[in-house]
Amino acid sequence: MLPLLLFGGFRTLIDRLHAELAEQGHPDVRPAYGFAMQAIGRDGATASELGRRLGVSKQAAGKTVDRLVELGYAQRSADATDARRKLVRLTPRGYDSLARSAAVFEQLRAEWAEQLGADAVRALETNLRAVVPPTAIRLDAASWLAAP
Amino acid sequence: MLPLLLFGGFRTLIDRLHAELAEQGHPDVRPAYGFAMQAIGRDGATASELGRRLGVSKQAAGKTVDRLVELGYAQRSADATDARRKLVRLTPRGYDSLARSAAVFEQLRAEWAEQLGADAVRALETNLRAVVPPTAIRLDAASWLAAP
DNA sequence: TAGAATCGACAACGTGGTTGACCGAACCGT
DNA sequence: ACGGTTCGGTCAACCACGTTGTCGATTCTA
Repeated sequence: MLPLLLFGGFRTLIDRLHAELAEQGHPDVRPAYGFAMQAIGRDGATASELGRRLGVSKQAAGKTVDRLVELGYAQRSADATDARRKLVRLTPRGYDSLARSAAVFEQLRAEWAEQLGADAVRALETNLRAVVPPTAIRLDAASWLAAP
Repeated sequence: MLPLLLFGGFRTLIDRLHAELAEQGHPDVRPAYGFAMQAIGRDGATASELGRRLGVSKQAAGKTVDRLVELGYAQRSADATDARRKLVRLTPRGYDSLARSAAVFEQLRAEWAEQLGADAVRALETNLRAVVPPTAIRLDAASWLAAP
């Protein structure tokens, strides 16, 4: 039961996030894209670096970047000092979805705090932090379940 | 951060479960198979019913049953009173993996209780139960993330 | 400067899903 | 009793997100 509750909590938050995002002009952001954009961040990253951050292969990261570029959330640009590298950076649209995601998460957390009490939410976080190894707090959610 | 913590908790439990199962003679049980076997349960189920329980199509459920049969965790048997139906039932090996899973989860929960206090774990459960809609507590974890 | 490491891309594949189509069996209203 | 609808299982084609292996081009380094 406990694992299902944890997953249910995660799922609830992510579902509500994407419902909100869809209403706010980002209907085609999927969880995997959100994680990837989070990992690209303000400074951008190469596909290889992105793969390392997400815990997936550079090829998989490259494919995700392809999708982000198709959807207009990211763009590739050549690196002036290294002809091999192509820096991936978020477009304004990408930044927008990231900012909205942060706002929605903040609001969802506030809702939980209202319902359970601020202390309870804080306790939830500190307890989970205590029991979850930091290596398990990663952004490769999508890949992990289907892993061979 | 909260969603990542929740997912991290889920992930930690599932990872440790499968590590234990692998050591106890079930190296090829994957999360999706475990969910499916849980849904089949003591009484068995048809592929269609299994699909409804897991929230996936009957075709997908059928494929999962194929795998379970290949691996020796389930078997199909004709229904005497309905020539369309093929009842899927767990083999002794399937029951064994289910029983071991329950034991491991129980032990993991005890570990958390030892580390956080029994009250904290209970609070975690009741708080999550309060904030997670029952419809989100389902066994279709694997499908949901990659959903179109 | 030669050899090793890194980057991005291509190809083939695996896994867990989806739709659509189909057939045979069961159910049900007339 | 029978004809239409529903239901169960299977086949086929496809998609999303991963994997390994390979490769050419570039950069790093001993």
